[in-house]
Amino acid sequence: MRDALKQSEISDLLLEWYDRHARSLPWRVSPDARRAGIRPDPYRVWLSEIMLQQTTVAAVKAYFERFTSLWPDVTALADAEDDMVLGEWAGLGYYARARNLLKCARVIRDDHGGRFPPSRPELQALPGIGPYTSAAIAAIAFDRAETVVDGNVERVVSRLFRIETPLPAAKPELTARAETLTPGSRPGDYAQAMMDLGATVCTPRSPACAICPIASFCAARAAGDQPRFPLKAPRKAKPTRHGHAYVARTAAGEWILEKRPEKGLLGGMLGWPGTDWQEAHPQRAPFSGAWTEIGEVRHTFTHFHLVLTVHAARHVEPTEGYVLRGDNSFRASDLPTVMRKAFDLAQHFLDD
DNA sequence: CACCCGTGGAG
DNA sequence: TCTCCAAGGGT
Repeated sequence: MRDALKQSEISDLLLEWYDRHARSLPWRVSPDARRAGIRPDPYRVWLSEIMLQQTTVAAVKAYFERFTSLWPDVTALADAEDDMVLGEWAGLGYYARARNLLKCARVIRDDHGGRFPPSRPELQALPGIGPYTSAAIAAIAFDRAETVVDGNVERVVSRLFRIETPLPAAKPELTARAETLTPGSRPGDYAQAMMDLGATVCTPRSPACAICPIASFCAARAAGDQPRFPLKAPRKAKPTRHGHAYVARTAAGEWILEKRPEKGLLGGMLGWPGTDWQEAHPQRAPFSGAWTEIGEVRHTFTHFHLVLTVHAARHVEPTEGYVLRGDNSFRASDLPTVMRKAFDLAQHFLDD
């Protein structure tokens, strides 16, 4: 009885705080509008949630505006060409998200009549939608009483209950604790309130406990060691890999690119021909040309550092299997960032 | 469960 | 320069 009272008190305080401090975001319906009966478009909720996976709000905004402008609804996106969507996703990272985005849109179009299902199990059966995203869409778009557990919620809950177990082992416990807090009313706003609190108040380094609406309930705050949470397992060191990339144009002025394999790093994206990226790095051009070594590009991926030696040449005739693009169809913005860096370096040389 | 999968900003 | 990490999911 005491616990139930405490839980509803916490969710009430969070909702009151959210009513006053909710961030205004392109995919969000304000708490005022939400209580007036307006629900966000499930398509926009879904798209934003996919983009926001391990990605900052600041980075997502422009991509979200661009995508919703090009493809206003899920059917339009489902009908789009793969290369177009991947090109627009370029620079945002985690490219499997873009491939799964298209798969999901087409399942919605073909098997669900163009509408997102409202239940969490049905949502989680869709490509690219896991435990977090299914709960987020169900709660935010359909006001289902589902509990979202993202990095923000993990941090807030681990501090609130002062959970000593390190992540990722603590995930089940954190989820169970979070579920006890989810209210039956306004679960969508509550989910967003938890995440806003984690993003703006209960931050990783210097949490602003002085302005936190639930500080009086926080066990870590009481103990004075709140920045210590959540505990995390030590991470592995990143090795450095090396490779060579070859940036060239044909005599007709077309850029010589290749489409990377669908699976794996930068899967399905355009890139410059080159060697594998491993510890050993033999310099071997994919086709003959008057290559000039331009310099190095450094780039860090999720689990390794890359040093890429960039070569350039003009008037090259490639062998079969490459993607040729003239200046009217080539956009550096279609390239993943490491490939765009190589282009920036080589362009300076090739323009001379 | 462990590993793979990007990027850019903050401190 | 370097570490951390941001609305995780797939395998």
